[in-house]
Order: sequence, then C-alpha cells, then structure tokens
Amino acid sequence: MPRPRFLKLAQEKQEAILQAARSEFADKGFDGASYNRIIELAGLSKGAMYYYFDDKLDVYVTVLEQVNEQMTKAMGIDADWKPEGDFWPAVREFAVRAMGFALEHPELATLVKGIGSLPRQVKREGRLAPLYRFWRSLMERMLLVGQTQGKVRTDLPLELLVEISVALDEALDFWLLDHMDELTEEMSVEAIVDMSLELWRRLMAP
Amino acid sequence: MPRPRFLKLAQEKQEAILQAARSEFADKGFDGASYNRIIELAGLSKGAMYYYFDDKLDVYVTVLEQVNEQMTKAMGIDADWKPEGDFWPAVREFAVRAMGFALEHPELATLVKGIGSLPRQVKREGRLAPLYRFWRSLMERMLLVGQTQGKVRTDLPLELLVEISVALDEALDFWLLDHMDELTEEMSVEAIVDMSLELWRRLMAP
Amino acid sequence: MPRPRFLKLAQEKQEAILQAARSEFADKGFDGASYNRIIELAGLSKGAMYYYFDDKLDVYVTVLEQVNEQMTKAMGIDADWKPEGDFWPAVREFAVRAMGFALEHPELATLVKGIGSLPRQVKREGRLAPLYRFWRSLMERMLLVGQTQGKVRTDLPLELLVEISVALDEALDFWLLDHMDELTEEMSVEAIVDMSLELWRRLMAP
Amino acid sequence: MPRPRFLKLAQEKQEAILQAARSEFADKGFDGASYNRIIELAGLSKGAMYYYFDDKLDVYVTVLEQVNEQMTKAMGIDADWKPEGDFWPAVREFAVRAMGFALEHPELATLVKGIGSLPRQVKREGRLAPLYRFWRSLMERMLLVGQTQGKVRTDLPLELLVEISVALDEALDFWLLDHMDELTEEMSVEAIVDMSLELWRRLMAP
DNA sequence: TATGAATGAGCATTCATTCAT
DNA sequence: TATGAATGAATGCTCATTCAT
Repeated sequence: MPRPRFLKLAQEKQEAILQAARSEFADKGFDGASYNRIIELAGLSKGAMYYYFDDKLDVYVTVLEQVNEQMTKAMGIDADWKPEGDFWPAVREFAVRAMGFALEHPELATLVKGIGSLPRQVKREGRLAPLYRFWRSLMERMLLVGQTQGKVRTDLPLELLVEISVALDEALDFWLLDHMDELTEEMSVEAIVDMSLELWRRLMAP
Repeated sequence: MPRPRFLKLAQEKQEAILQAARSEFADKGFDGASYNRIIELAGLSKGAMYYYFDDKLDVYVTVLEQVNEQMTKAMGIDADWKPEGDFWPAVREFAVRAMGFALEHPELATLVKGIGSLPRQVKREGRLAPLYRFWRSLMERMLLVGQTQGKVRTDLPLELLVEISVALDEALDFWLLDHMDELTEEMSVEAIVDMSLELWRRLMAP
Repeated sequence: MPRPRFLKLAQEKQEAILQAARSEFADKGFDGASYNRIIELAGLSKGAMYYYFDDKLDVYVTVLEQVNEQMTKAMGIDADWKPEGDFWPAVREFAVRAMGFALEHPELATLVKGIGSLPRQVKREGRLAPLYRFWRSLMERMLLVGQTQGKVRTDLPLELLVEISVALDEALDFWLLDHMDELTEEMSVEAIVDMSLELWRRLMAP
Repeated sequence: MPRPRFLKLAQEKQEAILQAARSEFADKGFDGASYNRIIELAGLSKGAMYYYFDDKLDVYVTVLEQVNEQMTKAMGIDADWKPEGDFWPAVREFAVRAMGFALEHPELATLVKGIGSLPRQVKREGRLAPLYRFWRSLMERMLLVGQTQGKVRTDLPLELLVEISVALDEALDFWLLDHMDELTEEMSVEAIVDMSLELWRRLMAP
C-alpha cells in the first residue's frame, strides 16, 4: 500500500504521480513499464518515490485501486452490489453505466485489462488479489441472482460461466475500442449495450 | 524471416535451436524470454544466432510459424480450408481435431496463446501479421460458410463475430487448462468439444 | 556520543531505541545493519534519530557502551579492576562470571564480537577506541599482576600476550557457541571455564 | 567459476582484472567491496565483466583460489600434504615457508583473512567451501599426525584444537603485521617462527 | 524539540545487439 | 560461415544523510 505519506501529499502532486504511472502502465503493462521512467515522468527523485511506495508493484496496485474506486463510484456500486428486481433489466442498467464509464475513460479500461496478463500467482495471491476478486465475485454474484430467478443456466459450473462472461466482455470492449470512431456516430451507448447483452443472454440463458 | 542460411542447417540443429526458443518463449512469453538464455540453451554462439536470425522477434515468429505448420498439418487443413458439407458437423470435426492437438501439445498451445498479449502493432503490422491473420481468416471463412448455409447470423459485423469467437475459444482453453486434472477423467475430448460448440452455436445462431 | 538530549528521554524510550539497534547490529554487524531499518524498528522519525545521535556509528558505539556497562556491572568490575590475592584463583573467579554473563546474554556477546571485524582505524582511533581499549587494558592489567606474582611469562611483549589472549578467548567463544547444544548437557560452566583457563595458562606460564 | 573465456584472455589482462579485484577485496572485504569500482578499476565495461564472471562472488572466489594456488605452490604443498618424519621439525619447516610467503605478500594474507568474517553459509556451503576446508583440513591432518606420534594432546576434541590453532595463527599474523617495521630489523623470520611455534607447542603438547 | 520530505549516488545484475576477426 | 568479445544503457531497489519547517 502506498505509505500514508503519499496520501498526505497535495492532491495535485498525488495525481501527477499517479498519472505518470497510469500512462506508463497502460502503455506497456506491468512488466514492460519502466519504473525509472515513471519516476522521471513524475518529476521525483528516486528516493522520493521509494519514500511514497514500497516498490513498482505497489504503485501498480495503487493505480488500479484508484481506477477501481473511480469506476465503482461512477457506477454507483460497492463490493456487495447485486442486481435487484427483474434480472435482465437490472443488469442492463448496470451495463449501461459500465459502458459509459469505459467510453469516457478508455485509458483506464486498458489499464484494468492489463491485469489479465499477469502471472497467476501475482494476481491471485498478492496485494492484487482483492481487486482481482472484486470483479470476478461481482460477476459471480450477478450470475447467482440470475440463476435464482431462473434466468441463467445452471448446467455449467459457475466458474466457467464467469470465465466466458469476462472473456466476452473483454472481446467486446476490445472491438469497440477499435471501432469507436465509426460506431459512436451511428450507435448510441444504449444500442451498444443492448447488442452486448443480447450476446451475453444467449450464452447464459437456461 | 530466418535467413535462408538457417534452413540449410542440419535438421537436428534447426530443431535444437527452435526447441530452445520454444520452451523459453512458452515459459515466459515474448517480452519475458531472455534471448541470451535461448542462445545458451541452443548451444551456439551469439554471432551464430544473429547469423541465422535477424533478432529476437525473428526467432519468435519462426517458432510460431513452425508450430502453425505442425498444427495445420496435424489437423489436415491449409490456408484455404473451409468446412464442407453441413456446417455444424463439419465444424465439429474440425474442433475435435484442434482440441486433440492442443491436448497433445500443451506447450505449443501456450505458445500460440502468447501472441494475444503482444502489442497491437507487433501482431498486426510486422512479420507476425500473416500468422495472426491466418487463424482469424480461417475463422472468418468458416463463419462465411456458416452464413451462406444460413447457420450463422448476419446481423452483426463479421469482424465482431470473429473477435468474440476467438475470445470464447481462448476462455474455454484457459478454463480447461485450469481444470484439466478434474476433467479428463470424467469427460471425453468429444464431450468437451460438444460443450464448447454448444456455447459457440448460441452466439452464432441467426 | 549520543547527544545529551537522548539521555533526557524516558528510560523506556531510550531502551526501545537501543533494543532496536542492538538486535539489528547483532544480526548483521555494523556495515550490514541498515540504519533505516533500526529507525523504523525503533518507531521514531528520521529526524528524531539524527537529533539524538550523530550518525550510525554513534548509535553503534552507544549500544556497545551500554552492553559494556551491563557486563561490567554484572561482573562487578570497573575500569581499574585487577585480580586480588593469588593470581590464578582470582582470574578463575573472574572468568566464571564472564562466562556466566555470556551464556545468559548471547546476543550481547555476539554484538561485542562484531567489533573485531571493524576496520582498524574505526576501532583504534575514533569514538570506539575507549571501549576497545577498556578490555584490552583490563587484560593488560591482569597480565601485569600475573607477571608481578611471577605467574605470567615476561619474555614476550605484553601487547603480544594480550593479542593472543584475546584471540584464544574469541576462538573458544566461537567454538562454544557452535557446540553449545552438545556441551551444556554434559559440562558445567565451571568445567568449561577450567578447560579454557588450562589453555590460557599454558600460553602464559613463565 | 570464471567462465573459460576469462582464462583465454592475455595473461596481463587477466592479471589486471584480478589485481583490481584483489586490492578492492583486500581493502574492504567481500561485502564492503564495490563491484562497480572493481570493474572501473579493471578498465572494463560492465558487460565485459559479466561476460567473464558469473557475479561478484565468482570474482571473489577466483581471486582467493589464485592466492591459494600461489601460496601452496610457494610452500610446496598440496591437498594431501602431511608432515613427514619427526613432527615438530617438520612442522617448523612448514611454518617457515608459510611465514615467508605471508611476509612477502601481506596483501594476500589480508585477503585470505577476510574469509573468516563471511556468513557461515557462504563459506561452508557454496563455491567457497572447498577453499575454506582446504586449510582447515590441512591443519587437521597435521594435528592428527602429531597425535599419532604422541606429540599432540588427545584430551580435547580435534575440532577445538583446529579452531584455537587457527586463531593463534591469525593473532600472531595480526600482531606481526602491526610490528613488522620494528621486528624485521631485529628478528629473523626463523626467530619469529620459533616464537610462534613455541606458543603453539604449549597449547598442543599432551 | 521534533518531523518527515527529499536527495541522488550507489548497489549488483541483465539486456539485445554489434562487430572485428 | 562462424566466432565470441565487447558494449553500455537499463533494470528495480537501498543507502546514510540533510534540511526546511
């Protein structure tokens, strides 16, 4: 965790540092990113950065946590969120908000996606684990509610449903990122979401 | 491309070099792999390696090309392959062969999957592009045949269908890799393929 | 010397700081010890530590001085101590007490032994010198008394006698540390002391 | 071990590199020595040094091995050397040669003494172990011969005898190093050796 | 009195690549 | 054809100390 010192820094300075890290990590992924470059970009001395953060991973996690916080805040959810009322409409509402956030902050989306390619151990056991599990468990809880309401199939392992749901989501994001220019003109966020949900519903329907 | 000189080498020597590269790349991915280690493992001199190959990427691509060749050979397909006869049965036949190959050569499967996490530019523009496109276009041609036969939806862009098909495929592979131990005892390759195809069919059905 | 400020601190606080330093120095030696780690362990600020002590060496010396004080107190000797009465019995009494202390506080013993491996200059000229000389002069005075009583040889330079006496002592300590487990069961402290003294007597006898 | 490449270097170059390492290690010990400084002193690029040696420890060990070789060569002994004929005269002959070497190459003596202060594990288990054991076992074999001839006591554990023998030896070396100037004028090497042996004989006599 | 932010040289090591031979 | 010596910037990280507040 960033040492508390970091949190006492002027907001602008914190943001400058995190921005430097964010763009480097988004660009190159965790391994590819150069901590030295981040430090230089942030305009700090070596020592200062190690005064604020334990190490490279610490900065990475901090960046992701911040992104996560922004995202959940923007979407109005927390760690216990579950769809309420009818399953599919509730999910749709959720998806619209998520998509909206992703479209507004593509860099952050890229960043989050980077987690996927980390070695298992890192994302499953270390400081990154809670974050990694947050989204998986969110999806899991959603699917469970769906199953309870009889809207989601129960013939496959839940874990598999989560895995392919995440994959579908990523693929769609990817594709959208590539075709953003052409799309946003002719399709509304809502239309995009509906298309995505239609696909997901196909996979999950009982 | 490997300099022609490489192809003049004794088969065993070629294979020794590629084997070294293969295991390092499969283990660590492209970025993580150490070219030095590959060279050492291959048992030849620095200079020799640079005599045979342009650079690290060149070796990587060569390895992938070889894997590709093995794979297509084992599956009895070529660059123009298309399903013949009824769409879904033909696809199933294809999938069984693909899955069989992956189960027999998990290292090679890992290797191929590594491509996904390369920077776009590398895989879309450089020497890697043809390979990357080979499978995409294979999938594309398959889907086209499906559409012709009225078995695959035509309301979404073909490219999007390809994207999500690939993603689903990878997610399944990933999950299978994780649960191999538990599965192979109770499920046959065919059963696994059927489960996968059922999912795919859901997405692709008109 | 620790700034007088340090001595005005509450005893507990002083002790907490010294304890932190003691364990780090005992563990890693002077060079190997991290001053940062000591400060962190002591639970105070960088500035505070530099407010109380000049630098790393200052803390080290202070720790050693404290150990020395404890040790001399426990052994009931002071800077002017000399054996009284018959030489060898008096020395034996002294040795028993010393050995007892070392067995009760092995960490402190380790600490003291660390001095030996410091660069000459540091231990002979700087702030460490008095301490370093304390024990040497103690040994010197003991030997002088022995010579006066005709129990210690006079054919070699006193300084050489001191040197080999110290070396023998350290070697025995070392060996004892290594074989403590096996020994303490079968040998009493007194027996160990007798063995040590027998060796020393051989070297020193006229 | 130094990569074979190193051994193919021109003698002068090898020697220049080792000389740089030797003086730095002799001066500062293993931990204290800066590999960077050695490299700079040797006039090599970073990469070159790592081309010749695995790492810092590798260089250190190489230096010590070379010293060892020089020393054993100069003394005309090998790994199996044992005193022959009457014990004490044979030992004396050996000691004269050893002392001669040490007086001629004080730097090398310092170097060897540095081993003592390394962490146990390093000197007992790693690449350094053989060297460390060479001298101990030499001493051990000598003492065994002495015991066989009835010239060395058998009432104490051999290991302890070795330990205190080594310590005595080091203490004498130390002292001699300090008083070289005053001594060499008035005492011959032989006289010094006799003094040393007299001390050792006292400790070892039955 | 006391803080804790900041420094920046230093550490050992790895990297892909070049090039004279 | 083939070698292997050589490069030097780059890696993430630690260090004891200073100093404005």
